[in-house]
Amino acid sequence: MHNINFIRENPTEFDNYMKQRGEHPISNKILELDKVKRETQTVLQSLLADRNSISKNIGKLKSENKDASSEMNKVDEIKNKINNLKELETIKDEELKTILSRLPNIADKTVPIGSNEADNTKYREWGEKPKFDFNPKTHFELGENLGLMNFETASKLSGSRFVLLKNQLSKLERAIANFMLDKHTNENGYIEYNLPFLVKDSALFGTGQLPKFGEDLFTAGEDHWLIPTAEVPLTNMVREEILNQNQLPMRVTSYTPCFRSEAGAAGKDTRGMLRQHQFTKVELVSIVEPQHSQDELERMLESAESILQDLNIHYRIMTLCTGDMGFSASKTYDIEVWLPGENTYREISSCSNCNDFQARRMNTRYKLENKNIFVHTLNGSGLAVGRTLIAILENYQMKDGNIKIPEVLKKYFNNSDTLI
RNA sequence: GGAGAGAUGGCUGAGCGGUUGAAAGCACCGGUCUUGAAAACCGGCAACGGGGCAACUCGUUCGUGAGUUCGAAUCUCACUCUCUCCGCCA
Repeated sequence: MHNINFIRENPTEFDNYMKQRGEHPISNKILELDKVKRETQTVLQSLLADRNSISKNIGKLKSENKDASSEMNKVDEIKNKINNLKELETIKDEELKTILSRLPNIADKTVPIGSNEADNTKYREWGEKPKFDFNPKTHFELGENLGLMNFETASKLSGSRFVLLKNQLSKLERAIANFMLDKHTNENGYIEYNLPFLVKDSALFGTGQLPKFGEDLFTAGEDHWLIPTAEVPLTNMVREEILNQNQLPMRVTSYTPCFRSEAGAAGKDTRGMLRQHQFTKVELVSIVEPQHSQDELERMLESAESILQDLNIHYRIMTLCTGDMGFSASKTYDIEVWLPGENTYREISSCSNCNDFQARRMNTRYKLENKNIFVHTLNGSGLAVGRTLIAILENYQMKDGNIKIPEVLKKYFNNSDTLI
């Protein structure tokens, strides 16, 4: 949510920022609504002040046993006006909120300007592509050949975009999640949470999925939605809170399933388990003081990277351009992992600084010298577990179709060298 | 699912129709004292919004939404949530 004061003072600049994010100029409309609302409010408030003072007077007259009927008539006259103005103010205020709640965050100055993923820029890369003396297979060829990855049965249960992992692959998924959580809690300074997977509208509004992107989500009953990411419950833990400075920075993590309708992705990545309606992810969230959020983004990125480095898998980091960033982000790094079977890089993590955008929606502040200041929020995958499993299969595959166990995961596999 | 109790500021907790934006305590901030710290003492301290260059001033807010009233934290209704007991259950 945007600071209306910023728009009042910098309407042209604001429109330019919105244009970078693919929005039409809107500051005129916003300022017009804002103006009418404030003018209405001013008149309304002076009438309310009149009413209050007359009422107070009535109380005084009555306590002195004097006649108050002429004062009471006065208030009666004002009443109608008050009701009309209040109605008008509510309408204008709601229109304003509707517009503001659907506008994306302003991009940080260091973000490249562009319209789609072709304009993203490479930030850095790590490791090297592995060399094979055979044609590396895709993860789904490997998984299906091993008889441990099954799309048909999953489809029988739940339809398309679901997968079923069996035996050693199911165990691998569990090992990856444990490894990530152990790393983030023991070495990277995050506190682990076990969270609800169903949330209310207000939580999704806070992180920015609602009201605009409801079609990307699954609903559960009348009042709940399935979380598309643990970012939602993790970040909204501090919704409507005024934190103490000594509670910051707050670094939290959770391993949860994520549910996405993939409404706009029909026909995209239909083979394999790259894009599923349900997947698991270890999420990282930081709540920090404003002046620290840029450093925190780098720190979070490094925490996510540390997983792939320990797994010794090649990746590159892209800085997303203004047109490719998510709604709430002011700056986003994507970690793209190398997948030899697909001969391409694929996103495995997305780390974003949302600065005060979500904090304004959630009304989350912290106390600094008797002032209340909006916190900054950050979120990042650390990492997507399913895609990490894919990356391990494709990067650690052997000619016979078996999979080597990465060194750091061996302890979860009785020190076995290979999956089978 | 049945029965009851409750929701007030960052926290605890008084208030149950008219200087109550709200006692008191804790926390926090400033000061005195101290070599320093603690303790003690003194002072300050809700949020959000409107108007004003400013001093300041006005409005809204006591779970949420409606209603009664000249006037609501206080009365009425609906909803949400929390707690206790019983039943059921992983």
